[in-house]
Amino acid sequence: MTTELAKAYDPKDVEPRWYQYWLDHGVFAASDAPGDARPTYVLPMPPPNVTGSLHMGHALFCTLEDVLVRFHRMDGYNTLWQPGIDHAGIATQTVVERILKREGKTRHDLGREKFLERVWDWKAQSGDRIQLQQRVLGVSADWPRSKFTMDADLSKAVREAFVRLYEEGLIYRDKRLVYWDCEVHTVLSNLEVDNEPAKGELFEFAYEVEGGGEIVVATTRPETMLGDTAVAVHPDDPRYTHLHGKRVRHPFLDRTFPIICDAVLVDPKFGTGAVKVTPSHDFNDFATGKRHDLEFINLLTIDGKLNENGGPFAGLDRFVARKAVKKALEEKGLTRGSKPHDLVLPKSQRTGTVVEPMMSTQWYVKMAPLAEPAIAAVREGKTKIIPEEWTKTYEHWMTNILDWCISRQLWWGHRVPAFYCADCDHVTVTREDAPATCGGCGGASLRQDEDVLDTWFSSGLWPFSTLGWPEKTPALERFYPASDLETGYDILFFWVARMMMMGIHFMGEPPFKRILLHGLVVDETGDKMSKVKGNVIDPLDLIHGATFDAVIEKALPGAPHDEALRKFKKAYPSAGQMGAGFASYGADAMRFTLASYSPQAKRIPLSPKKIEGYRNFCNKIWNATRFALGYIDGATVGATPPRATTLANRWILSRFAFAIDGARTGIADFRLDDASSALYQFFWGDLCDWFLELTKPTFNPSEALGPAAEGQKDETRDVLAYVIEGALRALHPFIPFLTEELWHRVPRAPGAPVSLALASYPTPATAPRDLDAERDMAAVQAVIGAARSIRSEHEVHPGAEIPLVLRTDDARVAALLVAETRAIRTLVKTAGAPTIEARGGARPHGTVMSVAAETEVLVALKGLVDPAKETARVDRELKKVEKDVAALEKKLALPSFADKAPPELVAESKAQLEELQRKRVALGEAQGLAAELGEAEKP
RNA sequence: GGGCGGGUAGCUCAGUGGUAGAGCGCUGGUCUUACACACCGGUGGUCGCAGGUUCGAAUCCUGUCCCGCCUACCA
Repeated sequence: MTTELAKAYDPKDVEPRWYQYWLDHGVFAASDAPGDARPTYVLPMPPPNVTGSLHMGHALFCTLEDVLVRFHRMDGYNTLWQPGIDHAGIATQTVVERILKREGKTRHDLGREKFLERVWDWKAQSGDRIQLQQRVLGVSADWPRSKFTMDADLSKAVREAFVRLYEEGLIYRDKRLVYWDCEVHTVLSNLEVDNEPAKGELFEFAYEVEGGGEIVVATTRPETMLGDTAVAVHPDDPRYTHLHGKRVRHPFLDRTFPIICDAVLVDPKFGTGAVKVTPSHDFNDFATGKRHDLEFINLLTIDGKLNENGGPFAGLDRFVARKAVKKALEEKGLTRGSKPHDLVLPKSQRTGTVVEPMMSTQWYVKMAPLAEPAIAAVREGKTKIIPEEWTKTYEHWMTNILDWCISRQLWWGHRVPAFYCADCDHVTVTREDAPATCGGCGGASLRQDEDVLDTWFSSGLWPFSTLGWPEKTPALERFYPASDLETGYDILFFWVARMMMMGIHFMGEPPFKRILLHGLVVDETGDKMSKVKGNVIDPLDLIHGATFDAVIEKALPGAPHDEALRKFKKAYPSAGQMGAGFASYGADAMRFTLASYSPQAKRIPLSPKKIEGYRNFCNKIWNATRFALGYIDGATVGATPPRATTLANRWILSRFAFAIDGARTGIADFRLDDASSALYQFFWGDLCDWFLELTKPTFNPSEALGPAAEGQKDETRDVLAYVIEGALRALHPFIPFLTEELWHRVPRAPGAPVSLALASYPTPATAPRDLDAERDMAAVQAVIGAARSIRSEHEVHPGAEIPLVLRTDDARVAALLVAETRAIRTLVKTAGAPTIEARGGARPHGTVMSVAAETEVLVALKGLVDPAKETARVDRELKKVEKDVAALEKKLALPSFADKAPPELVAESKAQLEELQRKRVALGEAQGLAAELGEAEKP
């Protein structure tokens, strides 16, 4: 590649180029070839819903996982990132039903078979959209292995799992109270129900007691009184002792029921102290009903209307019935008032509708026997949860786990493989599609269960069903268990815990070594992204760029422009400074941003400004490479560090070593924030701000260099080439597109692979740590900094050259400063070479002074100085030093410190104090100089 | 009601015993031939509050006040 690099980096020119290249070269493929002896790194990707399109949450997990995956691939692992799609039962069925509705049809008009055809059609059309979007992010998954949870092989796995669990007695059918979604007409597991606080009323009414009198009860759901089969009071409540054993009469229905005593249900201090009991529609009442052997009367139809047991109210919708019942009670003179009441409404996570507790026969998985080994696996460290704090939550949930209701009254999903016999009550559970005969009586009229399984049942098998289970495939052999599982903490129970249980049960060992959990992407102010709030950002808009007009059109469709814009900017204050919209920041910048958030944060407040900042970092990488390319042509880049003798060269290799260590440690600990920041600081802070500047006087000397310096030039060229190439490799997992682009332009080691994605990740052997060089360089930097500070404080024009005198009594420092004369001269911009001498000489008028690294830094400013400013500057420095001196003196004065603190620390503190004291003396002199300036000003 | 997490610079966040850090913002100066998506300076925090342990605490312990999240059957 010889084309010139543009002055500014534009991701649009670079990013689209590389994905196809990677696919063409099979870069992402894992290998299950028997001869492949590399260690494996396996990461099952959380399968996005088939209904989904890419959102910020996907962008986050794709980034984090891609970093892990690309790192391990480069680090020599046979890496499998297993992608796929989840069939998402309720969500998908709802989407397709909505399409049908527009055609004026329901799924029942079509029938089950035709409806399923429609779903498959829809899936074929838009089911892989999200996978195409993932490519924009650079996701390096092994696409040819992609699986869909409804694929034939995965369906086979589901059936196998069901049958085995059934045969082991771990799956059973039972009639009990469940959460019912009246909109989709299906049962939900307790995990799929969200409890939302709401304002309601506590409505009181009276039951007439047989034999005279009344008893007043309170309820938030008056319509359920139609299913009441008892009134409960506390056995010790004196107010009701006289009613024990009596019965009450139902005002609308021709039945009576008992007044019972129950200390569990009734809190005498709440309400009237008397509780109506509706065993079929309330979880507490259900238990009470079981305790007292009460009658169970189901009131509701599957779509939330009152059934025939509702008497005069039969046929009414539950909410209509509520009003009607209240009115009817009113008419009978039985209402006894109402008051506002805070309650908690159970709502369907999917449809948002209030779910109803209802009696129903469903399939369940017995959880306790499965949970126990899953708890043990974490407790024994076979599987580690990171961040560790989630371990407690996991244990707590797993030890209190309820049996899992797995049947759903949907059409889209894996059908329950159970068959009912017309001739006997045997249930045939089988791997066959259509068994011919009943396993009980041998009869031939069998009818399959209508229900399908909870989507999470199939996702629970994901780590092994995707590899071919129940067949013993080479892939299963090689890639189970996985190394890591990375996902949001919000599905720890839905998915992760279930994979743990299923994996251990069917495969005999936990499905992964580590569970890595990340937080939720929220808006810049910390609010959850939601369509209602209008604060949703499409990651693709940040990657490709978008005007705010386009952005809010998506965030709050149909809303008035100004209102939507106001809401959006409120959610993203930093966007207020960004003009008319987002620039095309590129996938690399977004990835780096997402990787820079600490994984233990539960919330990840997305800041557009931060993405802009990392776009700037990409530009920095681009331009640093552009600069380097001007000098490193023809440099030799080897597998081992080049010869480095100059301070700058030794130093940058050492800083590189430090950065690599930071990156590797961060990635290993799932602290991608630490890893990315180590690389960022190295590249920008060390490489660009110092090293590149230091190469300039070598590459472009202001005066002719001797032969020795010419040698340095070659050395510096090789070091620069080596560090740039290595840095691109180190950054690649985070910034894959840009680094790949640039890597093809810089000199590489002989035998380099076709893609940077296949190059080796820098190792500790890549560069030597050189603490002497770091110490010396820090001294030089401090001296340069002090001189620059003086320049800047006195508003010396950046182009002007200043005379610089450096005074030190430390022979080693003096030698160092002499050796680094050219660096100091260039970076401070001095007039001629700086003078380096011993302390104590005279100081000409107009000289200002600072102290750094045991060195007096003197600048003669020839009357350019503002005495007041100089006094202020010195005072400021002096104040700082005095504060530090005071703190140290105080500490050292304590006898207990010298006695009990580690001796190294005491010695170190003493040395520090001495240095600071010397500095204080020097600054005192500087103060004198500043004062002289003031006098000199006066005529 | 229970559990968990958090309160550190104007903002968003790192920092698990040894004299407080980053990015952004703010501010002064520069278009210095890699980069103004930049460079060189500067400002800015009694680490929620109160006790305790320790030679030493943002960091450990106790209490307390706020803020989140999860969980729960007060009718």
